[in-house]
Amino acid sequence: MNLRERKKQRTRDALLRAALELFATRGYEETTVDDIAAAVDVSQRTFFRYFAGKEETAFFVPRLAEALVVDAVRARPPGEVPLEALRRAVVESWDTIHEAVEDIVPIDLHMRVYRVIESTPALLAAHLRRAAELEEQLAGIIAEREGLDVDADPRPRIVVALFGGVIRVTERLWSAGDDLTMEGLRRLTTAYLDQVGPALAGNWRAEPSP
Amino acid sequence: MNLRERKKQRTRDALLRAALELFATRGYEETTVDDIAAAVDVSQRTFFRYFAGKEETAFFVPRLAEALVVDAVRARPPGEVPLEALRRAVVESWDTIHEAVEDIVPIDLHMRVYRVIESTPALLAAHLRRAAELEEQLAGIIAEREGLDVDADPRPRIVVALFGGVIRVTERLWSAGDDLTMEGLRRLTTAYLDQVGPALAGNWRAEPSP
DNA sequence: TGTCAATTGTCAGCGACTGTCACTAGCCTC
DNA sequence: GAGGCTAGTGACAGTCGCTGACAATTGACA
Repeated sequence: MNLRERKKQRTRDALLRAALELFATRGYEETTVDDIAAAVDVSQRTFFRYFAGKEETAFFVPRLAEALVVDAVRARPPGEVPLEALRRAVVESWDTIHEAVEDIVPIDLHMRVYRVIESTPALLAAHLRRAAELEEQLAGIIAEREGLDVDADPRPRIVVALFGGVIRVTERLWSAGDDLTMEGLRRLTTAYLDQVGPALAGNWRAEPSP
Repeated sequence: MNLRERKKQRTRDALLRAALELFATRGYEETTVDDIAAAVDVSQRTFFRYFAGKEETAFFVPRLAEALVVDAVRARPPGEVPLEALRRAVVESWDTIHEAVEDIVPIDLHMRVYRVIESTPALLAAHLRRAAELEEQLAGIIAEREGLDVDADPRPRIVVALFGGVIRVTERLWSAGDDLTMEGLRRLTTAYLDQVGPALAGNWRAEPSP
């Protein structure tokens, strides 16, 4: 790797860290691109040569996580029923994600940024759009697994929408609570996924949930 | 109603129409606030006195529709199972929505704008965030119906997330297709909702869907 | 070492907003 | 019906995100 390349990598990293650190401490809207550039001592123009926009820095880590989830779903054995494949893929990929994130940014910083994402309207909106794109991708993968045409059969998109909905609910509750550990997220998510059946099937009043 | 009040109402309406018309023909990003203000012959500053932002004009009609859906869910007889209540509320409120929209903006214009919303990344993101807020509200209503605590019992949020997910899928498919009628949306949505059970239950390969 | 190409800074400009302030037009009272 | 009062408006200046253009710099490679 060149000196030039290394230098680029360093500024990129520095910009990303500075941005996330500022978002986490001061807030997203309260941080200007000039602030980020100044923290790394480059011009504002240079920031925009590395990142398409302020938003892109906030979603750098989530983007990585999404890619890992997609891989994990692809790697699931074809014997599993779709919902099961999705569930195992996500729950099991969290460990991988944890490690991969640490290589880029302290996991603690990432979690503080994640809270900012969930509580900043502009970022939350962007997050949900990304999630929608991810769901579309997953629906395609599920359809392929089952040998179906996504556009002809509604079921792949339905399962993924259901699954994605539950994941988003648990992500939100998790980020709003105090237990910001991976273990806490895993517990919450599996508990919610276990309730999918009961939520659809039964008479709630007759059978209260734990 | 005052002359003053009437005048205000007229500028508000004119701004809204001008904005939607421009969005539908030229596109959202291609329309500047100056364009909208110029079309009504007021200053840009005045536009911002009527609307919090360009985005707000695009979501004026959807906001109305959401309010009607909430009302419709509240009005459902308590005997219905949650998913059934949601389904009937939404499907039946479309007629009400149709009328209410016509009072403000030609329904045809609204539909063209809706297409723009679904195909403009910034607007789609905002739309999804609004949908998330609506889901949170509906979860509260459902929980109340069933006499549950939303934060203690996962099921209200799960059903609503599932339902919302299916609705969003069908909205997207509908807006991307050619049949932009209410009837088309109703058919598509009911067909998809009918597939929720099969999507979760069965072995897809053994029982292909229609 | 000198040339070439990649990286960067500077500057100018657009579009969405916001605050400020003077001005105008409708309202209300005498 | 003239006057003052105030809500509504326009004009102006400024912030912030972002982009294009051009010149200056810095590493790469012969």
